[in-house]
Amino acid sequence: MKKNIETELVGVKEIARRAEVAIATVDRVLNNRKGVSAKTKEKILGIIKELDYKPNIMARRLASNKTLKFAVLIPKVSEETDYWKAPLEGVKNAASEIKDYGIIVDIYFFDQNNKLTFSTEAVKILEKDYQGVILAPMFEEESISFIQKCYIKNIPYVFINSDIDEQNSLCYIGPNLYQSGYLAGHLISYLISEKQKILLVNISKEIDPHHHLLRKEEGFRAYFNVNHKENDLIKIDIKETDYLSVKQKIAEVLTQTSIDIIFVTNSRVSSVARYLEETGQSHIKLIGYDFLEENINYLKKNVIDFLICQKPQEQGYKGIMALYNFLVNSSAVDKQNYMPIDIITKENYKFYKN
Amino acid sequence: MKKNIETELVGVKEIARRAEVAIATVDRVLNNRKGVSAKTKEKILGIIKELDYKPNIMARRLASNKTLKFAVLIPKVSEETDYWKAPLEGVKNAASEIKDYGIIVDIYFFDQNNKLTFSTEAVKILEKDYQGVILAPMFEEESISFIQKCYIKNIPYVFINSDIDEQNSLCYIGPNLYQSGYLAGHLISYLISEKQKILLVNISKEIDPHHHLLRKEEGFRAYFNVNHKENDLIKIDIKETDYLSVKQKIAEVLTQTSIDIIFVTNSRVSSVARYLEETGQSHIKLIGYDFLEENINYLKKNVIDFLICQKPQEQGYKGIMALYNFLVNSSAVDKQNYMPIDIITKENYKFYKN
DNA sequence: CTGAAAGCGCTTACAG
DNA sequence: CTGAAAGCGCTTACAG
Repeated sequence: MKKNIETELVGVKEIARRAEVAIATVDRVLNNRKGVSAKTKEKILGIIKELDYKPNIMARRLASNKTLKFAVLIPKVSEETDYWKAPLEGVKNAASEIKDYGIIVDIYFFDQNNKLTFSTEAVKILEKDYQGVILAPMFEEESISFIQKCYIKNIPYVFINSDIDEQNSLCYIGPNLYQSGYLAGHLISYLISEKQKILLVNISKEIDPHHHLLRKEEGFRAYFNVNHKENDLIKIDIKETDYLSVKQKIAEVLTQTSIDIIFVTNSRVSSVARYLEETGQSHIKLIGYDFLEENINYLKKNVIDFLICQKPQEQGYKGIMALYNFLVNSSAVDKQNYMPIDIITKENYKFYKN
Repeated sequence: MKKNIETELVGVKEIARRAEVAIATVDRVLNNRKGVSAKTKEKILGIIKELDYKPNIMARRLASNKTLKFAVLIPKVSEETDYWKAPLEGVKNAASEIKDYGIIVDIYFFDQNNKLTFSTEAVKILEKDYQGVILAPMFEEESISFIQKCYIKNIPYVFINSDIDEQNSLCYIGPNLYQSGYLAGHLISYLISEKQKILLVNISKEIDPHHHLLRKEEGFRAYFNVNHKENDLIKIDIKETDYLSVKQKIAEVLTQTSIDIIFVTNSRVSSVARYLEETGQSHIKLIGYDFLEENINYLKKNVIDFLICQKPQEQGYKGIMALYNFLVNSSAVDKQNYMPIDIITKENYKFYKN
């Protein structure tokens, strides 16, 4: 029971003393609650400003003793790619960091090959009582339907990994997909000469007209338009994501046309790499996405030339933290938080932090 | 005065009740203080384990009400380069993040062109009462003298930006300098052909035999040895760091020998870039270090081809956090924390986070 | 070796 | 609209 000797230290007590009111009244002003006369409020506000008082966060949290619950809705790690391991990791790290501050994080998984599972999980979330939601809004229609319900219930939501504009989300944390595609275009322009042919490949079961992969494609195409590059560009969508289907589709194109470079718009580049390696065509240049073990292996073997990575773990981490800062610290949150566009090669992958 | 309804929630009170002792005794066991009989201690430990009790960090900090002071000793931003702005920024960010937890961070600056200033500041730090120190041990002899005194006083110290082995530091946070030079070697091998000539340049007033720049040089040379590259390598140390001196020294070499690529081992690459630009020799390839405005400008203009960056801001941030985690959370700290080796080009600098 | 009680700086019912 | 007091989950002297 050491007493606070530094009496000049400012707290609610000191403010109350100076304002000649009770501590509770100071607290009301501090937390912007009503039930304080304008006059008293003004007086207290003045003293707060004068003393440059900053509340003690720990004391506040300890006393308020309340618990916030966040729900996370992201794809489960699929058979074709374990990309989503990383955001999940980030979410877990953030969760354990703020656990002591009374935040509980529940994670819900959907199957990115099945829109229905998204909606099913969304319903589960709505049934419970969450104060905040983080989601990967992979399916536009289903996502909008979900977040509109959140909006009505006044629950803030954060988009990660891909964005939907104009949907009143608290913020977006993830790549600038268009720019990411644009950069891929630029990289590729280094690797090929004027007349060489490019094959662009989207591999995803669900590719509706709003699918986020298409934004990378737009950026990619834009690069060639803006810079007046005349390379032939062939594009295919592969909606069956198992290896055999990918193999078959790619083989089809490659037998018909001579392709010099392939750009795969997501982490499933390893399927294409596998095909190229198996058929001894690894002279065809290959660019794709994401720091996954399989991809790195093909990078090491020179089958994949570049991988573009966008800090998936950080996306999960920052998603939770954005909600936390907004809800608990009521601090301002950046509406857009774009990840860096990292270029991974055989040379620097060892030091990369995903 | 809401009461805790979830009585199953575990706290010291509950542990004390079960162990039939006072809360103070539980606290003694929890904090490993003496004055508890072996028998009681064992009993309490058993209950703690059984209940999987985790102390509430906020309550602990609030109650203990103590303040820790950290000292940071880093170079001041110099005229030749503002590299050190970034670590400073990181230190400040970390400091403001943990200010509420009773951590005070004082920053001391030395002149990296003057060893004496290092020692002077070190003395100032030792005179005060710090619980932890973060330093850039740029001058080996002076640094060792300083940290030995810290060691005696039982003050933990963290090295950032460059390391000194076997000095009982709490940890090192910064680049793997050798690997960083090695990577530069690899990059350069892409840019030149067999017989072309390389100029390696160290620009620093103080280059004693232990200077950290020399480790980059070692790594760089190692790349060429290991890979049996036979390129000629000329090396110069420039100890006068103003532009005119750099210009003169470089000019001297370039008039005598035909050089194809220049590798500058630190952020002062912009001086060389300026010279190359002014003399219309920007066809000579140039590689250097650090994401500084001046460097980026030369990158944009194709005078600099690559910049290697190693998250200087993060170094400062993590330095503080390492001390904090060790001292406050008594959590384990990684002995070595190597930064990624980022390759910055004209194409991706816009999205880089320093 | 052990315990009762005050205190850290806030918030929360409750009474007026 | 305002205040007195208990409480959040710990730690800290102090008394025994």
